[in-house]
Amino acid sequence: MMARARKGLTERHQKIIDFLNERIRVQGYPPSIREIGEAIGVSSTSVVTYYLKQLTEMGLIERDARASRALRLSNPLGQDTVKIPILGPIAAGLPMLVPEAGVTYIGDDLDAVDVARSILPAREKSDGLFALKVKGDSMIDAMINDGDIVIMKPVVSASNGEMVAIWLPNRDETTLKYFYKEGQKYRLQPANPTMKAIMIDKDEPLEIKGKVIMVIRKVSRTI
Amino acid sequence: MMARARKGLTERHQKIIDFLNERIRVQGYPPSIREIGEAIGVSSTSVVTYYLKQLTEMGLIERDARASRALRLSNPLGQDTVKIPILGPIAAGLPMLVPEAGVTYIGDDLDAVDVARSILPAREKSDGLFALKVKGDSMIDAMINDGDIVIMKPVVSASNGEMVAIWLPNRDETTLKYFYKEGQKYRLQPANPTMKAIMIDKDEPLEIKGKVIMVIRKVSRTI
DNA sequence: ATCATACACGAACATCCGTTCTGTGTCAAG
DNA sequence: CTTGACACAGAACGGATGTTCGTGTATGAT
Repeated sequence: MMARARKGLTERHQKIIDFLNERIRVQGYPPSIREIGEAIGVSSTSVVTYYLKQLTEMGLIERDARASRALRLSNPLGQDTVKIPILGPIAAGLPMLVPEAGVTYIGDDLDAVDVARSILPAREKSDGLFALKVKGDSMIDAMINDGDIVIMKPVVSASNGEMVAIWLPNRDETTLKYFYKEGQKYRLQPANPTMKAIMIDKDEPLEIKGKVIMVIRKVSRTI
Repeated sequence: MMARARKGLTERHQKIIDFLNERIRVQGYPPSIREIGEAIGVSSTSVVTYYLKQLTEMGLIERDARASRALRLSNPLGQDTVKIPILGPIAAGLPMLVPEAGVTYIGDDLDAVDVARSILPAREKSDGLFALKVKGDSMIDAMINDGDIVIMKPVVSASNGEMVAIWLPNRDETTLKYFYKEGQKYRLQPANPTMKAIMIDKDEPLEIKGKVIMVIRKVSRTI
């Protein structure tokens, strides 16, 4: 049984997906069954239906029955953007910084930034990302300016060298620093080489809230 | 004659546009004529055709004759992004920095960044914008880091307080600074307050290449 | 050899869908 | 009042489109 294992996408499948992406991008609407057939070198509409059914079952496309061109890609390429909620200004100590898991913040008119998926680090899951608007110059040591938007990924631990938002309960302070674990201490390294690192003892409480994956600055006649 | 002046969009027109945006967004493909009719409260397909023709003439939508759902919005809402070409690294002195007017650089596979239109400064024309990838730390005085992408608008003059890319032929140097005209001198003010301004005499040559409208930094374990 | 499965063709339908034509009512200008 | 542009309805037509069914051909498993 199972003459052909789930080899994922055959060449035909890939050609269909590519064609759909192309047509939707340049024409703004999906092609018809017959147009697909022509594009992939198949003369019968039933063969196209056959493959579309498979692609639907694989979850790559979605179809609405019995309507023409009623099909969409589950993961369209190109122009797509991700809406990242701005959870609040970073300054007063990151109140309620970590979003509850599973909750969608893409609600209605909360502040949010649209970011083209293509400028996010490769295949960043983009779920759960959140953004903070930097208030004040307190982050200037991290090359981050007043008004900048930092895009963060919620994490609770970090690898050496990542820039993370760190909550220091003892100092009642949140700061963006490069994070290094060094023996019995944590070294929190500012990005600006002229400033010196903060050393934190391992038994001092320290909570990592997220890591910075991107900074966006709109320049509008500051200073 | 002309009982009704070009009042632009009537309520019907707006409802159609809104409906198209909605449907394309949630369904991934445009509605049929009859679906549009139902949505805007019109029972005859000819009336919908009637309005679609007007919208086409206004340039708001585009249609392909004689195919079902073959219609697209000229200016789709939401997901749209602007492709901004990266003209090259800023470091060696901005060679050929200013793009020739009218030339489209959105060619094929030049480096480019996609930017959601919604995060560009309000209704920035987005034509002619270009981007530079910062090489080295030479711009650190402008809070701009190695690897950052600065998005610029080509201008040849600047108002006080704008951050501009300035070419100083006498020094064979390009720099990003806040620009101020002060009497017989130009003051080029670094963003970092700890660094002092450069004063340029008015008779010293100075060429403004563009002004910074945005900075994008992908953070990926630097330092 | 036999059988199930995957892949492919083509034709037949029944709709879906866009176009077009006719007709009706309104309203303002002449 | 007449005229004509405008807004709308309704129906008819033909082409476009998705679905289904019957058929055929490899190929691997039994």
